[in-house]
Parts: sequence; C-alpha cells; structure tokens
Amino acid sequence: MRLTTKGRFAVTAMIDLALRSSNGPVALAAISQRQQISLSYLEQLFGKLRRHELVESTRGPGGGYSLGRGAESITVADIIVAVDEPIDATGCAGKENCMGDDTGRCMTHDLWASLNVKMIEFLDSISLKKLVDEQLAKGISVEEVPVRRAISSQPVVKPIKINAPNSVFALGNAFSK
Amino acid sequence: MRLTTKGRFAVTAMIDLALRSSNGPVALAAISQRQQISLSYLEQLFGKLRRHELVESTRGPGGGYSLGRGAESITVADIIVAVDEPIDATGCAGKENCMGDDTGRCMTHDLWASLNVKMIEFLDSISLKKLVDEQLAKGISVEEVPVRRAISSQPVVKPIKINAPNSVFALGNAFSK
DNA sequence: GGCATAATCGACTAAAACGCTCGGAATCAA
DNA sequence: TTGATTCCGAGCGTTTTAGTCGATTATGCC
Repeated sequence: MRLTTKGRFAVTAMIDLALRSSNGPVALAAISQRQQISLSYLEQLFGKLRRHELVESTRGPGGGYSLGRGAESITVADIIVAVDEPIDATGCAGKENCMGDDTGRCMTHDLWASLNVKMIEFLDSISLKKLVDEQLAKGISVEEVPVRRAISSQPVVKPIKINAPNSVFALGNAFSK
Repeated sequence: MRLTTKGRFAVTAMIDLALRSSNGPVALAAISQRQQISLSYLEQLFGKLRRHELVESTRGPGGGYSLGRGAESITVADIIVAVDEPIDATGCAGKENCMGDDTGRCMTHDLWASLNVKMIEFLDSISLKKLVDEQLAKGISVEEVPVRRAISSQPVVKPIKINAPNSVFALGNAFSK
C-alpha cells in the first residue's frame, strides 16, 4: 500500500465528498477549501480516483464529482490503491528461486507476505460508508447550503498552506508506552 | 504511521532476527544477505530500533543484535514507529480552531482521525511473536548452523541488488476487482 | 598484543516520491 | 458568450529512500 499522506489526502477528500454528495456533484474547489488541500493536487488525485471508477465527474458549472458507486462498497483499500498505483513489492515477482541463498528461498517475500495480507484485509474491511457514518454520529453539521449558485463575492481567501510534516500515525506515543 | 518500504524492511528484518535469535546475537551482515537489504541501510534502521530499545547490540566477534524484549511484547506498530519517527499529522497539532472556515473547524483533522486510530490499534495488535509463529507454522527451516565461527574463506558473494519499486501492498489486484 | 569481527557514527549522494504551481484545453449551464 | 469546472501535462523545490564510503570503537580469540 504505501500509506503516505497522499493516501491520507485521498481518503479525507473522499469522506468529505461522501458527506455531501447527497445533492448533486461536489466541486473540487469546495473540498480544497474545506480540507486545505491544493486544488491542483486534488485534481491529480481525483484523476486517479476517476480512472479507478471510484468517482464520477460532471463538467461545467454546477458540476463536480460524485461517488462512482455506493459508499458501502468503496473501501479504504480501494482509495489508497487508486492513488498509490501499487506495483509488485516482492522483488521476485512471485518467482520461486529469487535468491541463490541456501538458508531459504525468497524469505524477503514470505516474511512480509502474511502481514501484508493482514493489512490488505483490514483496510478492505473499512468502507467509506462506515467512516462517513462515524462522522455523522459525531454530530458533524454538514451545513447544507441550498444548491444555489455562489455569489462569488468572497475574495477567495488564499489558503495559508502549513505543509505539516505529516504521518499516518498522528498520535505516536499514544500506544508505544 | 507512513507505511512505506522503510517500515517493511524494518519489520522483515525484525522477523528474520526473531526467527534465529534463540542462540546468540545475529549479525546484520547475515540479515543483509538473507533479506537482500544493504548492510549500511540495515545499520541505519537498527540504530533507530536500538534507540527505541526494540533490539540490543553486542559488539565484537560473535556479536550482533538480539531482541530488546520478548517477541510477544513487540508490535508491528512499535517497529514502524521506531524507524519512521512519526510526528504530528494533523497540521493543527490538536488545536481546535485551525481553520478560519465556516463549514466546520478542523475537519481535516477529524475526518482522518478515526481511521488513523483504527490502523494504530490494528498494527498494535500484531506482535512480532505472532508473525514469527506463522512463519514457523509454514515449515520454514531456520537452518541452525551451529554457532561455530565462519571459516571466512567464502569470497562474500556481491549481493545482486534488484531494487524493486516496492510498495506495501504487494498484491494490488488481489482485492481491488 | 595483534587480528578479525561487528557495531557505531557521520558525511555524502543519486534517484524517486511528494506536494505542489502554472498554463492551457475541453466541456457545459445559464 | 461567459464563467464554472473538470481535465491534462509540464515543471519544480523539497523531502525521503536507499545506499556508499570511510573512519572509529568495542571485543572475542589466537
């Protein structure tokens, strides 16, 4: 998988999208503002998400993105794989005799494989719907501005990019001690 | 967490170490040959693992590394955190009003948080012992060369580095379709 | 003591990935 | 037509990866 901030951005954006995709497409510019992700970067991510059919696009005014299928059938693994373009991780690509070693062939593959499968299954067991429901349960107000067109008078606050040195584990010491 | 190949290398090396730490320290050079990881890179990784007290070192001939504590009390999360030096991932560092937005404060933090916690708990629930036991159950022969000193006559086969474009998800399409 | 073994440390580096920016094009509602 | 919006590719500065290299220190063994 390679769980980096790229995947984090994608998952976060997808949750945001799912939270308010009930009435029509959601523009990337809106997600960009809410989640503080650069619009151009979002475009790239959603390009991949679209090619993997996780989202559908509607061009033109009032357009945006909507979910490609039900939120219950989109998993976190789907999203991360879509943006990370994963490829072979074994180095031996399934071949049996990838080492001239004598102690055991292709342990590099085998040792990691079982944990890898565990993580895949785990992330594949978490649907977008589950994450969305948790947010709704937290009492997040989705703030349904009626579909009216924007007045376009707000001077588009320049996003103050903080560029946090991100990591997936936010709360490192919450479990290490 | 940032689940990258760095973490994969560390976990793989730790499994390798745990598999044969029953009789004395294990030299990095041995792990390097078996797992096809460059010795110098292993040195860096084990430096961090040692500072996090996940391993102990023994210098001099016959030396090497041994587990810092029982394999049952070392988790995958421990290892990954050790080598990845995780820091704050939220961008708002726990502050409440990290956005001047009106639609909802710090959603960037909140949306990701629940999934983040899930992953932490998951990876913290997998102990090194569990992974080692799975390998042993697979019938891996650990090939116990008696602790005899090496004859030092083998010309140290230069490791043919393949440098696979790694990813944590090895089997991408195993679940995406 | 001298030697070989190993960890330890620091500086450096090429290549890749990350997280953008920018410019332009295509599409479509109003 | 105008403006909103997706789409696309080129480029770019920074960080991370994964590694090399050299030197040092500690230690078991002959």
